[in-house]
Amino acid sequence: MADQFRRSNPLFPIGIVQDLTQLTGRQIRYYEEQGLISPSRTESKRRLYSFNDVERLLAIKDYIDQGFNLAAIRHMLEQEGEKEAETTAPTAPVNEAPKVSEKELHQLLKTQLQEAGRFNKTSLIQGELSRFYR
DNA sequence: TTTCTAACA
DNA sequence: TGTTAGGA
Repeated sequence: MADQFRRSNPLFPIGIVQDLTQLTGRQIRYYEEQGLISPSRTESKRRLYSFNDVERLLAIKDYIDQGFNLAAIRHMLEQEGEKEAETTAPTAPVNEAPKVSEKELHQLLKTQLQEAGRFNKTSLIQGELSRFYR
């Protein structure tokens, strides 16, 4: 339950997502227009993406490389979304949480997001990010 | 400085 | 998709 919350918690702005996914802001926004993703927004209308959103975008990028059009990809993604809301299917391999608490994760990301802005934007984050994917 | 929407070369 | 205008 805590894991799901962590992965769907809106944490990063589009700039970070661009680095994480290697997609342009234009593409990311366009995919949203086409209904492939639904990031949340801040009160000032800025998009905030979660780990799930990022993985989704990476999947989308993959499908596109394989030659699928956006409509087709949307349908495939819709199926994954069928088991909507908390319905973590009993067959779904729920990734077990790393050795960091919710609070630590948030703190870690917050710190990185800030420092990343002053150094090597990508390497830092991507390196740490690998700890959350297994 | 970063992100947003809308629109067009 | 890229890019830019114009604003928040």
